[in-house]
Amino acid sequence: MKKVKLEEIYSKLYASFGPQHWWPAENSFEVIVGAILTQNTAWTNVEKAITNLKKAGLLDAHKLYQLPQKKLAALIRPAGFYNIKARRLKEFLNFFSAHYRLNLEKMLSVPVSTMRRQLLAVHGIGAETADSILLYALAKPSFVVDNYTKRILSRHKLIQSDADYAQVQALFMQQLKKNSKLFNEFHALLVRLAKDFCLKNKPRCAICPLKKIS
DNA sequence: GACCAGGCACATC
DNA sequence: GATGTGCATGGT
Repeated sequence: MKKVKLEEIYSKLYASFGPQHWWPAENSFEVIVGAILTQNTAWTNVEKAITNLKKAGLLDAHKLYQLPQKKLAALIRPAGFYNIKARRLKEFLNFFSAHYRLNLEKMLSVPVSTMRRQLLAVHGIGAETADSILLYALAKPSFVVDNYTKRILSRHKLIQSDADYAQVQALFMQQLKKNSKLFNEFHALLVRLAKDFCLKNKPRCAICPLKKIS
């Protein structure tokens, strides 16, 4: 059997769904906040928390840096795990202040490998959150792997079902051109596919765009 | 009323 | 090193 190329999958998904316009946010800082809030959480709940922050006029690095953690926790309550996430946001803001003076522009000039290492050193930021920040807030070509991605690739026999994050990411990074626009769209399309087909107990694979692959 | 959602850190074996 | 558990709200 001919080995399926990720590029082929991308083409099929893009042809079916078109551009996904990720990340849904007004600016890069909002992406970072959303990336932490969405950890194991439905996006609809994250939106409620983001709206609370916006209404309070606090969706701003300097203001959140000043805001007491308990008040932050109350505002992000709809996102769930609010005490944990308030702490994680604070941990990021402390790092952001100490290393970059709360200035996103300063992050852009840092090499992606260095930036990734720094983000992973922040308590509460793991591989997926780090890559989401790199790709969607800083436009760096670091592929985001989530559970949807793993499930889809596993189902199509492109990875072992127990493959870890680094293995799956390596597959994308090696096969594809390191292009942030491509990585951005591809990951968003995989999420779209998972939500529209793979998670529904419906006809699913019969009309799934990837039907012929595998 | 279960079960799940765009994870992560930590305990325990 | 693998496996299990806490964190918590809101939608289906």
